Amino acid sequence: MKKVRFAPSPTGHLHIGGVRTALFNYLYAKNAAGEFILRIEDTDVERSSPEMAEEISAGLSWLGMKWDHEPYYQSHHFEKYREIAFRLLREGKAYRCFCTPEEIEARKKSAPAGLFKYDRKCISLDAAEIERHAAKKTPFVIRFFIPEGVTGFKDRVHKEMKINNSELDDYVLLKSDGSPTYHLSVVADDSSMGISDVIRGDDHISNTFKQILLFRALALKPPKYTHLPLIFGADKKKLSKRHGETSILEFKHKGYLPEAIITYLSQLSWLPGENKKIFTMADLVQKFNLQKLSKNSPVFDYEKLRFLNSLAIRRKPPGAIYDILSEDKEFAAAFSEFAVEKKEALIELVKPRMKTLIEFKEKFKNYLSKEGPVYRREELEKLAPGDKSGLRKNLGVFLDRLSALDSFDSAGVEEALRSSAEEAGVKAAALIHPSRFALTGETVSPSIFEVFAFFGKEESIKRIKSFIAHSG
RNA sequence: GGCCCUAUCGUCUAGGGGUUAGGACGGGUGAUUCUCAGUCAUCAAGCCGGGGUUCGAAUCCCCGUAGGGCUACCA
Repeated sequence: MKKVRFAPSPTGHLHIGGVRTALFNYLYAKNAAGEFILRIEDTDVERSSPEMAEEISAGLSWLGMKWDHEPYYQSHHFEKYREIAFRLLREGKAYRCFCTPEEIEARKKSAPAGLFKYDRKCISLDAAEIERHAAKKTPFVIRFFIPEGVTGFKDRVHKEMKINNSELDDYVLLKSDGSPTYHLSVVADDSSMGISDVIRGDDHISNTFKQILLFRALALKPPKYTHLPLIFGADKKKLSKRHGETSILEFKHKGYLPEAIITYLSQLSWLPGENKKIFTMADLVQKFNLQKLSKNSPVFDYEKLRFLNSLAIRRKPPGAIYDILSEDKEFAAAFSEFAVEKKEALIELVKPRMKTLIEFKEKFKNYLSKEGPVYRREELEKLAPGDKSGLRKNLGVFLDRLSALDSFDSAGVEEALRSSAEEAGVKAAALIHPSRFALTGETVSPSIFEVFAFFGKEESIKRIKSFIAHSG
């Protein structure tokens, strides 16, 4: 059975790049009817926080990635890692190192720039010396002994990879505080959990060699590796904060829908086959495979995400959108006096032109406030420069016809407006645009006749009167 | 610096020896219309450079160049 893990470190927000890694793991596992494990890599006691672990779970759930079993916390298994480190020590595949970080730093400085490798100063300490350190309780780390030779592995996207072991450092397995380093815990767990495939970012390629060597020293079989190209920002640098929002929760708060995000992310280094389309998680699971991964780093394109988000919004029922908007308590409270049907009608009316969910909130402010919209003077001047008396007169004619209307639907209003324009001797546009502004406070809107129908007779007339009063 | 990875329109990508190098986002133009969005039509835009191999290279090989990653008692 295929078994994969998403293994974030809870030291920061769940990053969009991490989400893409999680997604590919999830799709691969589920496509093969396998398991997707959430493993929290909290071996760095200093920097890990339970809140971040919580946020990671929340983010994955929000996007619809359900992990199998309980999340696995590495911090609960320190004893296992220690045992492995000491076993390696006994077998002569690792050694105690008493060098302090400061000493190493100093030696690094005196070495030619960038050329320092751990110099194996502690590799051949004799028993007496170790005894002396033990008596003094000198802190020590356990370093892995890198043997000579060449290490290689077959990567699903990069094919054959290999490196000369002389490039590698005798890296630390167990820190002086007794906690494991990343390499130790990752190898121990990938093995004991029975992980069949490791799918992670490109930045782990060089780590892979170190880990393969550890698997070998432990006489364990490494998993299959797939290294995904890193996502870049517009400047072709690793995607980070300064490129815009990167934490998954920020995307949520900015009004992006999960289906837009997973569709977009699935297209970074892989393509579901069709463009211009929203894919559900089930669609992606069904289509996904690791064979067609691209090797180059994609640039994160916020514009494309917005486009996909608009598609996702358009296909979502108004009730579902309303439910999401209402998760914002402040928003829900602000419009609680309006009937749900009214609010859903508004969502239906404006949703074809929404790119994110927060834009709905703007519309609510203008369309559903009791006081009516705020008429911005400079917008009004653009609409009808100079003297407004003619405008007021024409709107007056229109108002009379509206008041007399029996069926206040979009066809009826249109008929009333066009005949009013004729009567006043102006083009229909001379009434349409001011009406739009009067009703919504905006110069763009859905079809004005539908907007009238949405407001209904009473509110429409009220808003036009209010506008006339404000236009003086 | 060392090691490693990558290279098709601005962006995501298809194409893997013979193609008018295809699609999508974004951009331009036109149509629809009451504005905007949408929709439809249409246009511009690309094989990093140089050497090979070959009848023929975007495609295979080499060398440059550019970008990126790693180089922790972080993961």
